[in-house]
Amino acid sequence: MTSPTSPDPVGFQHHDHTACVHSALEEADRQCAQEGLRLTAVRRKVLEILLQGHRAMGAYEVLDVLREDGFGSQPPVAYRALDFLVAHGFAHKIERLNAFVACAHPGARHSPAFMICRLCQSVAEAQSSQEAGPLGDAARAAGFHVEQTVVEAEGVCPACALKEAQ
Amino acid sequence: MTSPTSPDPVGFQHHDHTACVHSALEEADRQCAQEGLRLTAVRRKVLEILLQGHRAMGAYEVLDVLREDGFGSQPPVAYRALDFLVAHGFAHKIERLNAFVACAHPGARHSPAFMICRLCQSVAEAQSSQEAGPLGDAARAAGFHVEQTVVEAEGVCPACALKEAQ
DNA sequence: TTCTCTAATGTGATTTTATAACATAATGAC
DNA sequence: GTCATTATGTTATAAAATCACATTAGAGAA
Repeated sequence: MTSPTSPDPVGFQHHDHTACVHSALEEADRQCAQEGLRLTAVRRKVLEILLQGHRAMGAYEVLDVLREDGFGSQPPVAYRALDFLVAHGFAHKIERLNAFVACAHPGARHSPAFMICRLCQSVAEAQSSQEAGPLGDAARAAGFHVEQTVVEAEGVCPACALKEAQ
Repeated sequence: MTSPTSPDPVGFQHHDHTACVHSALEEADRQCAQEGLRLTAVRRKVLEILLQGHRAMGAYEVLDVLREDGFGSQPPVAYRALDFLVAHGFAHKIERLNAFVACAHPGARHSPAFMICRLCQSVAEAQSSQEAGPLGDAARAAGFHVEQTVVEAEGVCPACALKEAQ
């Protein structure tokens, strides 16, 4: 379902997308069963939409697909499912874009960091940490107790840098 | 102008606020003169509002004050001034809060990092770096060219942690 | 099973945040 | 002063997110 012009997604390398969607959903099923969470039809569908899209998608964009698929068509339907997915680490919100992406490292308890290409809008997820780096240092120095972090870099991905150079 | 219940702002320590507003405005005047930028009446006023507020303020909150002071009362007036201030480093946008703060380290070319207290809403600005830390490592590894960073930590500031402990 | 409680969904309305489009005014260069 | 550019003011609208409340589905107890 990736359109010809859509950006290289989530990571900056290609991979077997159909399989990745499928296995990510199964992984989510497993994890929810284990933790006593309910991956309901809407929630699973939203996760599937994000995995399929394989890029940062706005809540209303997700909602459009939900509507087509016969689910509720009002904003709260999308937002509630997205909130669930974010709360349990199956998806992340990209604050800079007011958009959501499926998590690229599900299962692992992690603080994600994102690289957002301003030319092709692709988003890559990397591992961050709440303690490391300048922010961790500053927090320790200030006596600030960090609970969550937003770490997002905007710039140019390798593929677009190549195109620009030509 | 800080109300009794307002959070300890920008840094987590107190200081001479009136003087700090005044000198920050003068510093901005100086810097704009030097760089050939126009710190017009609205822009200067918005910077003053942010400095006075000494906390993250929404664009519409800023607009309310502008209106009271006889400036234009429609959203673009506030957003354009805020955009100018952000573009030239006199203020920053806190993506997590959809809000704006006056820069605590004007003049210095810097990548700010913020600590946001979820209890008192205070925001402290620290210095970050585009190259250091996990994000810099990830960007180098991926061949991603970083232009701007959003680094924000949400948690509990020292003052609120103390109150909680009691 | 059936009841009951709770969690999840559906829907309409509204709030909050942000931008588009275009007219008018101020400023700096000449 | 003229002109081009930049900034401001205003109307309208778009985009993102939440509130409030009715309804339904699930999990567990009797």
